[in-house]
Amino acid sequence: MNISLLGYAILSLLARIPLSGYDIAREMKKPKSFFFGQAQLGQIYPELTRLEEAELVTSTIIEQQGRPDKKVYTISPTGLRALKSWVVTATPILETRSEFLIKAHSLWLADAEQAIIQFRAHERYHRDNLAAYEASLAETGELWGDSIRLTNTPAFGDYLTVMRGIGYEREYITWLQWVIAILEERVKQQSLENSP
Amino acid sequence: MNISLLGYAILSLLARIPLSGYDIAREMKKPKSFFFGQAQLGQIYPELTRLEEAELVTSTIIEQQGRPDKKVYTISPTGLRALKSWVVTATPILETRSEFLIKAHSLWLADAEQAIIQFRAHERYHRDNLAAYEASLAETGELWGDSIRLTNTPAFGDYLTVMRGIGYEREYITWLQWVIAILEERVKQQSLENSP
DNA sequence: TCGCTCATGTAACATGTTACATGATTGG
DNA sequence: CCAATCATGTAACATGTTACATGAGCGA
Repeated sequence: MNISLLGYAILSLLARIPLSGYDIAREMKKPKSFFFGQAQLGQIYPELTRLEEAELVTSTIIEQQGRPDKKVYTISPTGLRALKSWVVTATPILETRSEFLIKAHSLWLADAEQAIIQFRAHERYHRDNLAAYEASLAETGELWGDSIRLTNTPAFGDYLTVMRGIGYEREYITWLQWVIAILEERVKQQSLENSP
Repeated sequence: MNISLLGYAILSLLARIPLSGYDIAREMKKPKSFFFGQAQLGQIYPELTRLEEAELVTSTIIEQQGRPDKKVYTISPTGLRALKSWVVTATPILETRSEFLIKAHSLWLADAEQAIIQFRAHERYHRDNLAAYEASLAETGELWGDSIRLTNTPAFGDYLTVMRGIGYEREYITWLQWVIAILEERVKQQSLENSP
């Protein structure tokens, strides 16, 4: 039985706390969970069924007042063992297709002013992301202080990935601003050419 | 007729120079083309057929000596128009699933020494990437100098994306080293606990 | 009352990967 | 001689997205 990446992603959440399919989707939608790539419910439910068939998770129906029943999944000892060994295996590197960078690569074909609009929109988005990650870091900082570096709790995992998110977004924003500056140069140059 | 992201990726290469399906795959495998995500030939050939049916590209069979014939595709005026308008459209943001970061997120479950091995391997890989991008930048620097900022040639697109690659890899390496330092702290702490 | 959140699930569709089929040339 | 590169294509399979089906409760 081979477990898909989504399967491991789900196991890694269930290793922290039992969750329903709906909970898992909500968890993956949080800004600080950027690296999960928000999976759709249409993929999560069948995957949970497969994980249960493989006896990596177990489920219990929980009745709720005023809300539909939920099926809460718990990781099994086998599931936890599988996850633990996977965590320290080699990671195949597969570069993913980036729509925005494919566009940047074709920016020699574009009007500079139109391109600036798209870059500014992108910058706004990444600034929002950065703010969310920084808020998340501040939260764990208050709770844990420096002791986070030595604890064996889920918060340590969050600390590592949130720091990666912050570094990533800062660097991305720097690059976006650098491109915008070049595009602005081009707009100036264009207006000089058109009115000599 | 709606064009897939791979379709646009192919058009963006053909806007620079005519290529065969095999050429396109080779082009996408180059380090500096990291953002294309290396598509497999099994996906490229059918996609080229679709692009040709939609009259966005045309093909010619080229006979070669000592090598199999190749089918070279050229972008059509319609294809170029489609590409140009796509380049300045809004980009939907979809965070992709990152296997390595999902592992980092579960690092609280792992043995620090085993984790260090994986992080070092990852660091090596990203160092190699960085070196390749830097070489690519040096090349365009020699050919173009500062004039690259104002040209409307494909080299401008390369300049933008390679700079992004360099920034990305540097930041990634910084983060990997930061994590390794924390993990080394943990190994020290562990040995203290085991021999008091 | 309309739309949103909660909650699970299936089906259709789009995209991406791996394997198979074919075959010549070149380099170790 | 064996493996790799060049070259195109199909088929099977895995993964991911969107739409559909169902239905209660809550707030504007």
